[in-house]
Amino acid sequence: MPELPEVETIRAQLAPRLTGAVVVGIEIADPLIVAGDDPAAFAATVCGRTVTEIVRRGKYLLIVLDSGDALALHLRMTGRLHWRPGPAGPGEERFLRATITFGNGSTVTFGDARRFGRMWIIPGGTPMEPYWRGRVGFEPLARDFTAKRLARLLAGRTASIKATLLNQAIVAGLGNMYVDESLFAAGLHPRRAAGSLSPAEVRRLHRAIRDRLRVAIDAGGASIDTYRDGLGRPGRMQTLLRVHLHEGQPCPRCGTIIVKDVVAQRGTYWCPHCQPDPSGTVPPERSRRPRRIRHEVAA
DNA sequence: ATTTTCCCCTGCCGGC
DNA sequence: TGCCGGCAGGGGAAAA
Repeated sequence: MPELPEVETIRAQLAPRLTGAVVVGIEIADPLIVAGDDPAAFAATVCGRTVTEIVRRGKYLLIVLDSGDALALHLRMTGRLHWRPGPAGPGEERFLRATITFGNGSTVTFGDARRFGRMWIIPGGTPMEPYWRGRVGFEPLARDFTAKRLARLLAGRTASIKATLLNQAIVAGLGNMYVDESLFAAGLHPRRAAGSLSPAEVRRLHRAIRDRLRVAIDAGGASIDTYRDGLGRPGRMQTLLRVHLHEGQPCPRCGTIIVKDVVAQRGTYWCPHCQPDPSGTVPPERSRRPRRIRHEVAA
């Protein structure tokens, strides 16, 4: 799943290839992928504009245009962006949702098996701080994300540290995989209450988050499932994961068998020895919610 | 205000 | 071999 390092990898690859390029066409193969109810207006807004820069915010990518508008997109679970020097051949993108064509003949395809990904327009002049507020919090790799800042963000919270770090409004860009990896690197049990961390533990977590994200960016992201980078290639971070998806395998630090359980509604992996379960832990979730039966009434 | 639950989607996998 | 239930999970709305 694309998280901050994966989106950043794509951004860094697209930026030099698209900056200065003119959008000459956009083909929406699946209208669901365009947020809102007017894919044609979306396409019209983008066509003819020149790309001025590409910005990442959390897991969002913004292709900024010379009109001031930005083409915003989110890959969610299975979305992919693939730049090619020419058109994508038939069948090259298995779950093609949209194709953007540029003046130099290069293309970017938006593929998405699960159809959770979205594109939309952020109008020029939109004040971005209010736009993100309440939805996308601190950039974990930015200068203003200090250990002290993280401590303030966690203080008083009763939810698990796993749920808290998954909350994009608090820290932006962490997903299930990098939360697991960061908590392991910090030696923190995922069910610890976020507000129960000592100052030393917060400092360890702060360092762990930044370290794991930087390593993952250097590795070009993790291709554990469908992720490919902006050039269609897999990343290398999947070989550097220490606990995520490692259920039943020995901990790389102590050899204890890695366990998996559900925390914050997510499959969560940790080392029971390196990430001890002291008091201050939120109770384990009860059994899975029963599947709701939906009754359809004939129209 | 914070925290939890539900829903959206569909490819894939394990079980029978 | 083929069918089928269940799982995966980011984010946003709704509920608690």
